[in-house]
Amino acid sequence: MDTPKHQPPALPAAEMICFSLYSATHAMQHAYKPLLEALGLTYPQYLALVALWGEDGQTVGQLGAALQLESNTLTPLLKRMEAQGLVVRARDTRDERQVRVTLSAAGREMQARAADIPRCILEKSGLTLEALLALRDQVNSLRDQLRAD
Amino acid sequence: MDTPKHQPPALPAAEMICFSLYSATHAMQHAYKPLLEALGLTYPQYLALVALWGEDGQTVGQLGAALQLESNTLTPLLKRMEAQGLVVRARDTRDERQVRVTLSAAGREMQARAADIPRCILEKSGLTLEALLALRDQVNSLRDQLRAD
DNA sequence: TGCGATTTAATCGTGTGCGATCTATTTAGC
DNA sequence: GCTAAATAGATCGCACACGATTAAATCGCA
Repeated sequence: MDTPKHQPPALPAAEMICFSLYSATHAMQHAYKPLLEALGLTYPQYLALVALWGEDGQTVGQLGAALQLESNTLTPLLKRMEAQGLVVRARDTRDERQVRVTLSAAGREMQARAADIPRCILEKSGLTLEALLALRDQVNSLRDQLRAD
Repeated sequence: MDTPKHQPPALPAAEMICFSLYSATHAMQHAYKPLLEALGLTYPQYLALVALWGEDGQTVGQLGAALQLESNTLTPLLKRMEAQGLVVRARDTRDERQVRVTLSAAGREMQARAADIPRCILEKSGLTLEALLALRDQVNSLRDQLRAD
């Protein structure tokens, strides 16, 4: 299992950064999987919870801005989380176009149960917190540049 | 401070690197989208073609090792590419368990039509080739460490 | 005040990713 | 040789992502 037996052919230079991000994202999700499975969460659901722990009662649009996802992805995701009893979705009484997503008691309690995950991932990364934050800044900068278009 | 109308709340430090990769991957796919649409390709299909341009006639398993995907993802993806006339799938005569994926004439011609894409993406990234390669190495290193588990 | 433009979610269809399982083929041990 | 184990793809079910469209609510301006 630690013997690749096949050497993947080199990709053209400019493709490799895209493939690096692509495969690193998958590896990251793989690292989170066992930790999240114990909590019955998927990776995007966990990210949504992290956002809500930071600020509860966000609208679908605000969550979309935070997670960079559209309503066509968020609506079914949030419905599944509501079915699990993690959040409550309710139309804003002031502006009925908006749907506010609020943590339930179970959703708030999940924060304590997930408290060790960041440290776990930091350990698995084999990097210091400083190195990880520096890498994060570079990746964010690339992302923002790509978005600017 | 050109703050947009909503400031996404800060995520805990160790989560931010995972979210950085997650959103940068999406931004990267978004940057490729218009270029690939003109060729009638999706992003994973393009990655599969890049791998095959590097080495034609790989087995499904070899492609999976190169792209870090399992057969449950690759089989339908390759079937769609075969339906589009980009590749041919055929059982290996020596070992009928294996399926070899071979570029068609259209698949080979696509390489010339896609030749400008890497330069295009490099430009959109706003980085020098050297900076991009350095970032790639850091991301690859993190990915490999996470895989080591 | 009235009504078209805008904003916000929801819906629909297609294409990944992946865990779990299944089938066909090959290899290994006796 | 013959069967158990291993290997390689394929299949199934579920959960994202996202382009395109739709429906409801609000806003803006004559």
